[in-house]
Amino acid sequence: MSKQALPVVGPDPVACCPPIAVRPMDADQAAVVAPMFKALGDPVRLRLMSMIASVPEICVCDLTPAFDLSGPTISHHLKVLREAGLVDSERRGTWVWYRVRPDAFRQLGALLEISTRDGGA
Amino acid sequence: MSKQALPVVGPDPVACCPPIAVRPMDADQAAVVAPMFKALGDPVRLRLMSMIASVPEICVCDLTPAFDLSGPTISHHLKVLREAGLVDSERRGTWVWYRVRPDAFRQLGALLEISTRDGGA
DNA sequence: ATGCTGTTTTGAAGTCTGTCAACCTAGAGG
DNA sequence: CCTCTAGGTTGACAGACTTCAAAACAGCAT
Repeated sequence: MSKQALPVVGPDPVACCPPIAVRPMDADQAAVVAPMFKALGDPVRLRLMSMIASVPEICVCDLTPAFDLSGPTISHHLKVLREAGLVDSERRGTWVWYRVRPDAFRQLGALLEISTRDGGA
Repeated sequence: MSKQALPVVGPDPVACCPPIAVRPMDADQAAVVAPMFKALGDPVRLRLMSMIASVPEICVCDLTPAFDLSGPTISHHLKVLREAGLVDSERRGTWVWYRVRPDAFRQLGALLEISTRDGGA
């Protein structure tokens, strides 16, 4: 029963996207996935993503002091991560908490899985 | 003995970089890795990377016709992938062949591995 | 040598990105 | 109501990115 109805909230990572080393990616799929990689393509955002992914959730007030950047700049980078679908945010009282979106994260990981095509290349 | 002297051609993917969901990434590491993600953050380059990674090696002459872009533009994108350390190129006679760099590819995959920290978040 | 084909480099135009200052909004607490 | 703090939004600017045309380079074949 539990296998019959998969919890497909978004597209299933693997079913939708075999690793890029297995089959050439078509233009449509690339247009969807590239923005996710792009979001991770900035050192600040990569660190933000890592800080968020390393804990169940984290407050912006704990993210900002880790950088020599203004609040608006951090806010901007968080927005990019949010719009790429990599993280979610939720206001609880005074503070805003960020959380990784595991499905998106898994999808990216699946795309970079090494091909089992051979043992050499 | 075999464990004592690791074949460290480049930095060992896993030893150097635990998944970003395990431990926050420091600024130095982010500065090294972000350009790789950035290189994959363009739809054209993502497709190029996928085409290259799907086969042992591939000629530029087989890459260019897959896009509605000029030769120089494709060449530029290939250069970005090359300088990010994701692919290698080799001229053989008239044509230039591109090949994925498995170590870099593995490193990126390892970074996106899902944390085994828990089953919930 | 001369030409032909495949690939890269150079130069330039237009667009996008990262950053901050200034301002605005949401909630807590008088 | 007002004030204070935490975050986000807007506007602006310097620098980077994508793209192409033109030129340069590399190798094969007359």
